Amino acid sequence: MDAETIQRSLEDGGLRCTPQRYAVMAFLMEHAEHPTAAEIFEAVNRLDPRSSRATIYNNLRDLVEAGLVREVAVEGRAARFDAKAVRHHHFICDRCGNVEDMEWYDVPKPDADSLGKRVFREYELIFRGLCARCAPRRASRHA
Amino acid sequence: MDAETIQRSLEDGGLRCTPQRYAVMAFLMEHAEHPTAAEIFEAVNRLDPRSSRATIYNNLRDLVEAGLVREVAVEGRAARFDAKAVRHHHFICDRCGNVEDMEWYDVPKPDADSLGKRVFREYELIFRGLCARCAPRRASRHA
DNA sequence: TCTCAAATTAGACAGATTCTAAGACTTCAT
DNA sequence: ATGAAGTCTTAGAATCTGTCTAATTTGAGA
Repeated sequence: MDAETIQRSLEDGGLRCTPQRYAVMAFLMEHAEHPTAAEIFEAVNRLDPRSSRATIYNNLRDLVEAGLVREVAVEGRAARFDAKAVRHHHFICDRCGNVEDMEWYDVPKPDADSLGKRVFREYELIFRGLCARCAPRRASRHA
Repeated sequence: MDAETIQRSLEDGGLRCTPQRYAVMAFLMEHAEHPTAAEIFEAVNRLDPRSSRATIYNNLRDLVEAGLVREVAVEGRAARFDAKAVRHHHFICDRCGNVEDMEWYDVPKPDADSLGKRVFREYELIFRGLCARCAPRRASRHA
């Protein structure tokens, strides 16, 4: 991933390109496996230890607000983050909580009637089940 | 909501009908506004204070496992719970985090190809935007 | 009634995230 | 350059959500 692209996308989002912010964005663009804040903190500081935990969280919040990063809440687990540019759905594993990307396809949006006074921004489709790693041992669930 | 219905649904789910469990289930069936665990704890004990916090969490976990209650994770906020029997989608407010029900409609499921070795269990559609209460003041965001 | 598993409890604990207060860095007008 | 103002970062404390522990109570069935 080319540095200028990252810098430009930050600036397009109205964010200054600081080394710490750059590191978070670059890491997310290079790692599609939906890391948690803790994983990002560890990985970013392993390369060059100069981001505090608060800064990771601050920058993730800024990136989400700027629309450059998506946050995925998972029941009972830490949030996961995702900078993939192309639109996609998500598959969440019931057992391990991992989040995987699924190919995008449009579905009908709710009509104005059912929205009422709400302002619609976007939708996403979440699939649940067992990921490829967990599926084979699902029998052990009933052990 | 009739007491026998609640009792029966608990027993159908393989759960003993204790006063504490009953109280959680009854509260959820009577309150469709997707309360958090903390809200349930407070409300249930306001009526009749005999449930500890751990019991609320234990019972919510049991009810979710029995399929009687749905848990909705919301980014950066406490999980919300929902005992509505009829299938529905959710609308989550970007600003206040409230969860509202949206009428159900089927959408195409992912095909076997894109699932690969994953085991599909269910899907849900999540709409995001601003709820009726937050929509009018969205301008203040840029203040 | 007796027994045993299931359920409950208070409070300690843990993990995730936010807050605070201080300092460092940028920007920009002088 | 210089200084003011705002933005960013920091370490650690604090908060919030949720889980665990160990002891006790409850309840269904023998």
